[in-house]
Amino acid sequence: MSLPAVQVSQSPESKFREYLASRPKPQRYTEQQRDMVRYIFSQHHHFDADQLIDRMKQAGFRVSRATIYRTLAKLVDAGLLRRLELGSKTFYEHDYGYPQHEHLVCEACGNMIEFQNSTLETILNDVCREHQFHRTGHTFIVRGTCAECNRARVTKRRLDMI
Amino acid sequence: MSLPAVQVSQSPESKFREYLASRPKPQRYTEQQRDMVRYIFSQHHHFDADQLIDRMKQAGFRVSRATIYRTLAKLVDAGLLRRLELGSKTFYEHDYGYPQHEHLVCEACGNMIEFQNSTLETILNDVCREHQFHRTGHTFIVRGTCAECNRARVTKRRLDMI
DNA sequence: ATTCTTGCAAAGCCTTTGCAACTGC
DNA sequence: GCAGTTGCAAAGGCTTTGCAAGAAT
Repeated sequence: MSLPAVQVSQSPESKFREYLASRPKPQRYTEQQRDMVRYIFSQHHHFDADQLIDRMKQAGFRVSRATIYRTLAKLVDAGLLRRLELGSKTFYEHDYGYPQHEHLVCEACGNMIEFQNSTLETILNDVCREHQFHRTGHTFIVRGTCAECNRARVTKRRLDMI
Repeated sequence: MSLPAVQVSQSPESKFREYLASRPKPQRYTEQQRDMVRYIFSQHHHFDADQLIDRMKQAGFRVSRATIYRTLAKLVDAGLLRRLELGSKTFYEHDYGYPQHEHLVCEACGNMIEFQNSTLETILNDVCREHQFHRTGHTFIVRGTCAECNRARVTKRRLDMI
């Protein structure tokens, strides 16, 4: 993990069960959902639906594409996962047990660097107060090239000059 | 316009022609492209591909869907338009002749409020320096409900209580 | 004349959905 | 047993693309 975890009182699994039980029409906790929650929270990665499907299949789980999509939506709604829109792609990351943060996304290698910034909160508050805007969420993504890819580029440029 | 325009030396049209001419393989300036540039810069709206197609057809222009998509990509590349990813939808807005800004997006009425904040630039610089990240762009979108929709909600809540 | 652009329709990509079989509770 | 869930395959949005006809330089 790139950032320190946040102390939480329940496991993601029990938090999800609580969510399901508290719905207007109580929802069921199935084998597929359990496998998904456990698998997703057994590692700390950004992932998209397709990657999750592939990796879970490789890991020997039996979950259909439709169920992956349906359950991801529930996990987001339950506050376990956060949706991350990157260009035209949708990624997911842990929300429960993980602090608020933003992303630097390297366009060369695809790596996502997480960062926290306390001033951002101040800006958000100021701007929203000024516009009497009631905020419920935000997206802050910085695109560019990471340190490693930058080095690679500079090296390549030097080589090109020879 | 919600923000003051930036002084620019050329018209969007000539800036675009310059871009086309400067390509490795010079590209052509067509009637459809001219109509699109003129139409888009004759008003200051956020729009998506579909809206543009509909509105241009209504305005009596003849441009195919494929050409709209192909030309929008060129306009973004030329620095005339900025792409705005909102959830799963892609919007476009003026870039050339318009200052850097961020958005508050009302999830109730869909309205986009533009704002500027100088501290944001500082944060970006600090964070990128710290991570030796070379930034090329960013997305900052705040979701919530605007002042007007907030009032409507409060009113509705009051009425519900009667 | 050459080469790029257009328009059409087909294909792609990702995501959602209808429906019968299935399974938590 | 009832109501919600699954898996499949089909359908949906939105965007891209192959290709023949057309237009810019």
